[in-house]
Amino acid sequence: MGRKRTKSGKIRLAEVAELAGVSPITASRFFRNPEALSVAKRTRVESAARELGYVPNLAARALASQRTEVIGVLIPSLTNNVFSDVLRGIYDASEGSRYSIQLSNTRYSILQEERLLRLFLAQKPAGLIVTGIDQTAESRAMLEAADCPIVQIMEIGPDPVDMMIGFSHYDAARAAITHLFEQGYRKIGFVGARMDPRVQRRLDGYVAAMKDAGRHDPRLIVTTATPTSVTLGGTLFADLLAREPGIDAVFCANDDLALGVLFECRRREIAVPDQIAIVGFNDLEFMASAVPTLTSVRTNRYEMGSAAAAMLIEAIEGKRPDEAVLDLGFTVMQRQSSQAQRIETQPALAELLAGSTK
Amino acid sequence: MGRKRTKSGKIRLAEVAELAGVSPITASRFFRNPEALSVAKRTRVESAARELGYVPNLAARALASQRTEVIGVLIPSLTNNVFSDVLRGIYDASEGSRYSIQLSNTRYSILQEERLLRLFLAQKPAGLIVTGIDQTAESRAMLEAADCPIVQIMEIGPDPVDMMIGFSHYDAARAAITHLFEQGYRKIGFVGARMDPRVQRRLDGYVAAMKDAGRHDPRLIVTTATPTSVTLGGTLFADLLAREPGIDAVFCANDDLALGVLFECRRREIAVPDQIAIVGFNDLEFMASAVPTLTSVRTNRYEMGSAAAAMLIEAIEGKRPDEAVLDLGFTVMQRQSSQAQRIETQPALAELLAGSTK
DNA sequence: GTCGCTGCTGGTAGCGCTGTCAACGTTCCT
DNA sequence: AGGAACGTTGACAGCGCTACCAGCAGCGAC
Repeated sequence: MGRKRTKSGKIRLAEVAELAGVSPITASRFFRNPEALSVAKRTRVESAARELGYVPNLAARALASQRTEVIGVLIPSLTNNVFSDVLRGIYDASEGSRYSIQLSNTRYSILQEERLLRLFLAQKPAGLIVTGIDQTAESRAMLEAADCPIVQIMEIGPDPVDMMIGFSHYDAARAAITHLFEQGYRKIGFVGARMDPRVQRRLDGYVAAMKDAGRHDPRLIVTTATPTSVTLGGTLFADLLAREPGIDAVFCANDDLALGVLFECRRREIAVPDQIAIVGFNDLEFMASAVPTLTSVRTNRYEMGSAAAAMLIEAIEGKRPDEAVLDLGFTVMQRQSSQAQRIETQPALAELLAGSTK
Repeated sequence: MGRKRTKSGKIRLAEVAELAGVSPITASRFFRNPEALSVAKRTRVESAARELGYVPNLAARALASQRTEVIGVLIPSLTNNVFSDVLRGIYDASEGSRYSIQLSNTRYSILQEERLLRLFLAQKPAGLIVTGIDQTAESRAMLEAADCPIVQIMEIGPDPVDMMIGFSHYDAARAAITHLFEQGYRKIGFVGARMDPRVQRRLDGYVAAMKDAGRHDPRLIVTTATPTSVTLGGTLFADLLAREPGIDAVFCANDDLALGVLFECRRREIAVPDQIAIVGFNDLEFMASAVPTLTSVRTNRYEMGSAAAAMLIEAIEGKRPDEAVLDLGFTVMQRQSSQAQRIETQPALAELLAGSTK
């Protein structure tokens, strides 16, 4: 006797097992570790499952096995282009795996992050991807106590909780400033918004490079806690100009700001790069298309996401990577907006410079 | 005797019930329907739960109750700014509710959508948000058979599966073209990429408006299946110009394309709007900041997401809305890039026109 | 006073799956 | 030949929660 079907009409593992002529537990093993079955049973279970259209009940699985097949992802913002690229990487890499993504938005608040972390951890995720290295002490403790693999993404730092994928925002900013110096610019302003920890480290890199060159001046720095936008780029640049009309270059903490600066230059009829050079950060798609094309620091956002998810899944399945910390680096994409000021810009040379990094 | 703690050291409902001096089932009721308890027990359970730091086990709940507290969301793209705004709305509106979001990316494929739908439905979601109205017949059947509320978002159409929130892309495109006609433009090109069903309907609206004016000419239309980008906007515009040098305006199926067209105009020293007007679609933030400021059709993306999630949650909890279909409309944001050609653009008037829609 | 109703509470019995362990047959080693 | 070791399989007992139904008290109606 015994019920043949669950109320909902769904096929259960028991039915599959019955059809295949094996015990339920053997059928179960087929789904979690097929290699453990003899080839004969394996094919029998497989065809039975296919025939019945069996779909496992994840809730029952999670309850019985005391763990879920959920990868929790904590990011600060859903709007920011930067994170949508990272997310795309994460989703792409997790697709086809047994794991599903559970996404939450910390809104750049480490307290919110702590709250969400507590929520996630309570459901025993298979793994966790968190943004950055600036967790609260409490969050840090929870992460360290968690019995699942964890990847910190977006930047790298000295003391990973577990694994880490990113790049040095500090070095990337330094490289951008060094590039500007090499091109002959000297009075380089900094424009930044939101000022989350990663932007802060870009600022630190900028300051270090300026100090090295003996050119550091706090008056060249304009920042705000306001969320970033193209319009804001124009506004902040206007502030900077009002304070220091003599600047010859601007390093923007992201590309939206850079685009805003470009528009503001156009509005004021300031020639780019002849009067002012512009460098952005992230290298969003439009940077190469703007007029003039805009120099930016390319970051490997999609790769960051996909590598993080791939690494995490490997670790969940017991294959931990040799290196826990992966530096994905960056590239300064030199374009027209930061071309050497003093060189006669013959078209040929200009093209050469613009294309030289690709 | 009996176990006091689960292996993992987690607090179970039974412990809470014991501390509160009630039966487990009463404690359970506190979490799903507090009004059913007497005030005395309610407070006792509440403080016991708080004291022990109880967190419900969602897997057990899902297994026992035969349903999950997951809202499935199917969108075509994670990269597109449009969807990140919608998503933000969805996440914001679901925050604080008991429901969590499960997001999947169909990559603009209705077959992929069908596959994901099957996956989602198998886990008995509490509700579902799907993009658009162009599902496969199979998907449509599954959606209609699903025993959970469903919201279709991004556009509205004649035959909702359940609920629907969006606007008419057709009408929005028509309105944009009408605006251009009103401003004196006549030979209006269309530039579109990706050509998903919603972009296709924008094209239909464009064609209808052009036909109404007796100005329709297929040679004015340039489209591609390629994913959209700023660079692509420039390329497609170049194609259009090569074919029809005499155009006096371009309607772009989205804002990225419009920005690309603007840059291409700048590259070719075509004056905007004096020689060519530009109108975009979606009204992303940068449109108001560009030089010249770019006219666009504002769509209420964030509201679409938040209203969808809010409506869905209401419906899940039994409070279905009076109207199953919600039209969130659109607004043509008139800016400099489509200012009347023939009017002497005195600064004062220009400002007036640019600001008049706000 | 009895009946039926409502409001609250508890007992029982699973939800569908997997961890654990034991048992079996086979192979390989000594 | 005997034993160990391995690979494969199944029985059993839950995982933590809730659906279902029964029971009980309190109340008003007749």
